[in-house]
Amino acid sequence: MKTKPLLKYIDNYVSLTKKEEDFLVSKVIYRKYLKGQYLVQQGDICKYTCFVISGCTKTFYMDDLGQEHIMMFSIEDWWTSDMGSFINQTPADFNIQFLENTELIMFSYEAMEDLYRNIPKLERFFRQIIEKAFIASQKRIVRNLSMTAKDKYLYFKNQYPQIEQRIPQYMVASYLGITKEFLSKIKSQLLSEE
Amino acid sequence: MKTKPLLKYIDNYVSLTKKEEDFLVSKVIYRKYLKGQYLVQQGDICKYTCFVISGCTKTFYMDDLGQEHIMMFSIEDWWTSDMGSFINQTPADFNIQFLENTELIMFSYEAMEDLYRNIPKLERFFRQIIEKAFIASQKRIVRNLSMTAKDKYLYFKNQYPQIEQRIPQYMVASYLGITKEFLSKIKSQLLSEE
DNA sequence: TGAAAATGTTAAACTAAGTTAACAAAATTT
DNA sequence: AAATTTTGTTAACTTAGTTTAACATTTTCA
Repeated sequence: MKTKPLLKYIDNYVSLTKKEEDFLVSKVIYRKYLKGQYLVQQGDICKYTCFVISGCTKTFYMDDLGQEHIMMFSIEDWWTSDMGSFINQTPADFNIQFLENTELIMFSYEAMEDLYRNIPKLERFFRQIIEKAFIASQKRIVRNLSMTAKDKYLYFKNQYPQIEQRIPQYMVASYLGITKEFLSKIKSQLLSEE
Repeated sequence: MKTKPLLKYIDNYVSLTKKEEDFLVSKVIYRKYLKGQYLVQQGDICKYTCFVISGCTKTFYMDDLGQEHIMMFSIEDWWTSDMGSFINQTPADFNIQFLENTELIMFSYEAMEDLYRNIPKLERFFRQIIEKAFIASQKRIVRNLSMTAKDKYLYFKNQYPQIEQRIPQYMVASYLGITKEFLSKIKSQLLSEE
């Protein structure tokens, strides 16, 4: 089981003893998924919070008209879950689908409770992770409110160059909240500007 | 010092002993602000995370063109802070301004550290609070991506009727990411639909 | 109470972004 | 390698939302 990347990641926030690390490792699940598979589908209960070891996922909402609205992508060293569904064990709002063959470390709800009970440091760790996620989420809201489509695209391109390389352009458009045609127009505009 | 609403609020998540409650109370600041004053201005370091006892605040970003983009309102029993600034002690992205005379309970960065150190249960409490805030933030992103202006307004009206009553309409428009004129148009459309 | 300031409405002209559809290029499958 | 599917581009047309500006209403405060 490849747990090194996770333990290394955690070590940036709190330091666990060997014993604690072993306990943690005993509680998590390591699993590979294939491109196209789903971790959660909207309406299901999200059973796991996951740390991505390798690969890529998209988290999206599908509206009544069948349109996909992409919330986020996750790659190596990122977390993914439908937090609302996982925490409250209620039906998920979002789908999480693998865009590449992906290796994950998965925390079930029970494992999470067990870990909090036995390793209080992890309470601190996850608080800090979620604080960061919340801050990023708030900043995204403000970007969506205050930036033009072009500026949002430039921000995305600049902030996540690794991601832009790996996913089709229509998914970037969906993430930015614009149509694929309009993104295509923006990109050709940007090219002709130079 | 009016700390009852806070203690009652916390009690929904974790139960503190009398001693712990007293310690908590000894670490926080109770303060009143007047309508129009600021808790933080963008560019400053956000010194406090606050629990609103009474009153109302708006959190907004002001862009280079001088336009306000409202992120959130807070009323009784809500939390307010520029989380990014508070956690990292870096310049704030947002302004927090009082829309009414407001009573707050304020947690400084040092108080927060002290509280986490002495009352580990609070680590759990704040993790849970932030999880909720994060979930709400994600849902807001998806609404902004997938709903029309009209539907966003109806959702807001329905979800926060207490808030809509208390604030001017142009602030609702800013929160929804549309112009005040367009909101006015939407409202008159809705009236004529019945 | 009356004047000033703040907030809300309406409408015309405008612009950013969406829709549709036809074609082009790239990636996958057979 | 050909065929099919997936992804990307371009362009004409439409629509949602903005801008500006003039006027109406409400609130604040001297």
